Amino acid sequence: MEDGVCSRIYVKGGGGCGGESGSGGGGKGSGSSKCGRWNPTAEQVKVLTELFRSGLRTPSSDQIQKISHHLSFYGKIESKNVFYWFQNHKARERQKRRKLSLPQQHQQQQQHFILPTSSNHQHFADQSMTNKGIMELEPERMMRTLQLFPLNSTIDETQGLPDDDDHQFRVNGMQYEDATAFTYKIETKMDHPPLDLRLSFL
Amino acid sequence: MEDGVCSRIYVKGGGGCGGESGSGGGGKGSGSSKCGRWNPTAEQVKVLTELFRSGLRTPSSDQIQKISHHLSFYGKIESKNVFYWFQNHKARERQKRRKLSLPQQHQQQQQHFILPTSSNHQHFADQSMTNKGIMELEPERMMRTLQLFPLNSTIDETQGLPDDDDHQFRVNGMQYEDATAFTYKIETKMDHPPLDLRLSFL
DNA sequence: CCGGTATGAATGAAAG
DNA sequence: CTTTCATTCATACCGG
Repeated sequence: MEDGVCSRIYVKGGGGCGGESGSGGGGKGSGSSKCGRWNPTAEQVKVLTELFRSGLRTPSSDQIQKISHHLSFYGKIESKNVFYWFQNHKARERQKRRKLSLPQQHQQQQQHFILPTSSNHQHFADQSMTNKGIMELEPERMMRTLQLFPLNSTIDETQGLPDDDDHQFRVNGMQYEDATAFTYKIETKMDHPPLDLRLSFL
Repeated sequence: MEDGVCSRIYVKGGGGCGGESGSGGGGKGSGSSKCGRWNPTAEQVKVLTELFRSGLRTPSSDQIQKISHHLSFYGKIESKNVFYWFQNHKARERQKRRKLSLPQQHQQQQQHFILPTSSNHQHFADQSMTNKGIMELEPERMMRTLQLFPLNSTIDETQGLPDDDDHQFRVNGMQYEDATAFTYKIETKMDHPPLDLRLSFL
């Protein structure tokens, strides 16, 4: 909902969908003249998939921009499409994996939700805790302190931080500003993966 | 993909998910309003949006409680829902309105050396043409149908008043237990006055 | 046209 | 506050 994009009844913007840049006739999406939602072309999907396979899971804004720009060659695309694509792809991948990995039975949860019975968590003395306190307790038990917390998150950017599954990779540290002259890093026909094609624009 | 398995992992403490969010036809979602997560009704969203538009960004605990209580009239809702709503709305509004920076970590472009000689070719960062961040400007294509409206109020938000920015305002320590008795207008520091609906319960 | 399925988009919830 | 995770909603699309 929010500013508009709400639940059901809302007409898709008929206006300004940019022309569907033909781009190579990739089977799938190209034909969709409708402009309600992005429909990736085969090439776009290919590149995105390749990037994903390479380990990229959550591209940074900067990467998104580059990817988006690069993919725009194949057809209309926006940054948010790239963003959503990765989000969805990662999520579904995980989701699928989770379902397949526990076909046993419903892995009953063991959430860390504070239940009303054993409530003894009145430890909201710290300001950094204020927000949390609101929900863990009953709606009536909200503390009265909340205002500001100088908690300025660390702006450090430890790029090489060991994320769980986020293999932030760097393509040889290459950094091409202009993607029009992408290099064809021809794969020497490796066995397993189709390998990357020209995604060295990152 | 897989069917909509309701593999909820979280268990709400307390009364479970008894409360129906319906409340006068609100039933927003396409019916699949399970109890897993709060599904705001149109009225609730409307009020929240209105509050947001009025300048409220980070409601205090007290405010959250009041808002929550007030909105409970339209359907099941908890304090944390209000809290999260504001947080998400604020964050997404910014991410949308802000030129870049979207999901993912920081923009590591804290300091960029611009070589005086080499022209800084191609700069996506400058969306002068499209004035949109990574997430373009909202698709905002909502048809304002009278599919429903609160029966006891004249919610009318037709003015396309531009969102004010970080106008953090604070309600002076006033706290009324019951808002039905008094009608206190939230004092925002904006001058556009006419948009007081019944959110005077703050 | 109508079903199911794949997936883009949105957003609630939460972690950091 | 920022960024990620999970779930859901809405479509495009395919086979019948």
